[in-house]
Order: sequence, then structure tokens, then C-alpha cells
Amino acid sequence: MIKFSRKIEYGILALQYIALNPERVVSAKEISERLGIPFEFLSKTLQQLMKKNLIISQQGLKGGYVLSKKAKDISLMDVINALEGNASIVECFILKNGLSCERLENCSIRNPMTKIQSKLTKVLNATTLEEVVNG
Amino acid sequence: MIKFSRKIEYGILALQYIALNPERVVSAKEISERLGIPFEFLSKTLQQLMKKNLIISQQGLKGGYVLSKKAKDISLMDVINALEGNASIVECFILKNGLSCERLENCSIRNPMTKIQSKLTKVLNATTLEEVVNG
DNA sequence: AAAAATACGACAATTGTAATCGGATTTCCA
DNA sequence: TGGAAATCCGATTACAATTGTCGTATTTTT
Ligand code: FES
Ligand code: FES
Repeated sequence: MIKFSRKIEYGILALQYIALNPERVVSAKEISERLGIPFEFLSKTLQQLMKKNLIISQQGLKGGYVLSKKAKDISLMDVINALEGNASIVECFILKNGLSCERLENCSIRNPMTKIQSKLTKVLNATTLEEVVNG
Repeated sequence: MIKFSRKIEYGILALQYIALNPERVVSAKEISERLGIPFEFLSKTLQQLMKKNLIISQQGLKGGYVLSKKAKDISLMDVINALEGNASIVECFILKNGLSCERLENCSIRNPMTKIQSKLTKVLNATTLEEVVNG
């Protein structure tokens, strides 16, 4: 399916919530409660986004998260890349044990699929968090 | 992930193979063997494509499949729609027991996500099987 | 020191995909 | 007319990935 995973859905929702409260540090608990997202799962997601430098975390009491850059400088592709390594559109593009798809030789589908992938990627790169916030 | 399911991958491969042999009826067995796709699974996939009128089946000995229209008149979106009903980009767009997402009220994400979905859909609609065949 | 938050590894549950099985029907051809 | 080769189709299993939970450590503020 052409469907975003729950993690990405949550990630976008959380980032949007954080972006809407730029003046303060927002805790995972608050986001979790307000948006009805499982706390632990959301925490993991935010930690991933933090590791990829999309948000900054502040630990300890009064801690939470803040965007690390302006909403217009965060694209949906950034979020997807941060939350799942493997952004290949078809299974057979993914190397397994360093081996490529066994169909590769008589496969005339690879190039066109690559093109489609880059078209889709382009759309996701062009869509920023700012657009998402200002629906 | 933005990844096509195996079924779609197989579907595209099969359609491409059929398109490359326009003068004859191609059996599922042949496609299965040539492309290394599990026979039963491929059969189901082809049957789905047949029900959605993308290919025509001929039963019995010497049977098999033929495209029902020109390759340039079959888009990737057609294939995706034929093989999986639910083409919604985010989980929360999908009605469950007729109920929409419980976050809907204070959700400012829905409209922008709809826009993104239509952008992605547009790309897939614009890509035809012919392009896939002629890499 | 206590409270409230993030950080993180390991694990469990759930779901959806992928694959298989068993049998029925259609068609061709010897 | 009977067997071989194909599509058809429902049911079921197997598997993998996603999703969610738990327990604990660490950080920071008060
Ligand atoms: S490279 Fe795997 S099917 Fe084309
Ligand atoms: S409608 Fe479900 S999160 Fe927006």
C-alpha cells in the first residue's frame, strides 16, 4: 500500500503539535495525551527524530522537545527518512546480504521504477512541515 | 514506508511481461517460472487484475492472459487500485465501522495530508504501463 | 531527596502480507 | 470421450513487520 506507517503518522502529528507551540518546551506526555497516541511508542518516535536532529530534547523535569529548525525547513521526506531507513519503493531494490534481486538480469522494470520513486520522493521533499501546520 | 507491496510488484512485473508478448496468450505458469514468482500467489494477483478488467483471461488448455487495453492506457494507479482497495495514505483516513478518526476534531493535519495524497496519486496516475515497459 | 521528564533495550501482541492447499471448472486435442 | 493443462476461488497457514508495552537507568529542576 501507499500508506504511511503509524510511526510516520504519529511523527508528523507530533511535529505539527510542537510547531504550533514554538515558545515552549513540549513534553511527550502532553502530546500523547492531547493527541491520543500511546506514550511509549511516541517517546521512541520522538527520540528517533531527536537523533536525526529534527528536534532538540531537554531532559529532566520541565523537559521535552523543541523543533531544531524552522518548520519550513523540515520536509516530509526528512521525517520519513528519520523514522525508517529503508525508503525504497520496491522490495527488489533492497540489497539482501549484499546481494541484489535475482531477477535483475532479465528485468526491464528497474529503471522505470527508479524514476517513479524519484518522482514520489520529489513530492515528499517539496512538502514542508510548515505547509502541514498551515493546512 | 513508501513501498509497493509484493503483490503490486508482482502485478507490475507480470503486466510488463504480458505487454512484451502482445501477439500471444501468456500463461501464469510461464510468468511464474520466468520471473521467479510463486505460482499460486501470482495466479491470485492475475485473477484480481482480470476482475478489474486490466487483463483478459482465457481458460482451459492453451489458456492464459492478454492485456485488455493498450499499455499506454493502463496507469500504475489502475494497478494499485485493482490490487488493493484501500489506497489511503494515512490510517486515520480510513473509516472503521463507519467511524472516522477520534482525533479528527483537533486535527489540523487532515487537509494537508489529503493534498499530499492527491499529489502522489497524480504521479501514479500519470505513469503508464507503457513507460514501465520501455524503461 | 523527590518528582518528572527523557533514554533505551528487551520483549509481547497484533496485524497484514505472503504463500500454500484443496478442489472445481474450463478448454483443447489426441 | 477422456486426460492434460490451464484458469478459478475459498480457506487456511506461515511469516514478518509494525505496533505497543515493560522495566530500568539517567537527567534535571525544585
Ligand atoms: S531488479 Fe528485482 S525485479 Fe527488477
Ligand atoms: S483525522 Fe485522524 S489524525 Fe487527523
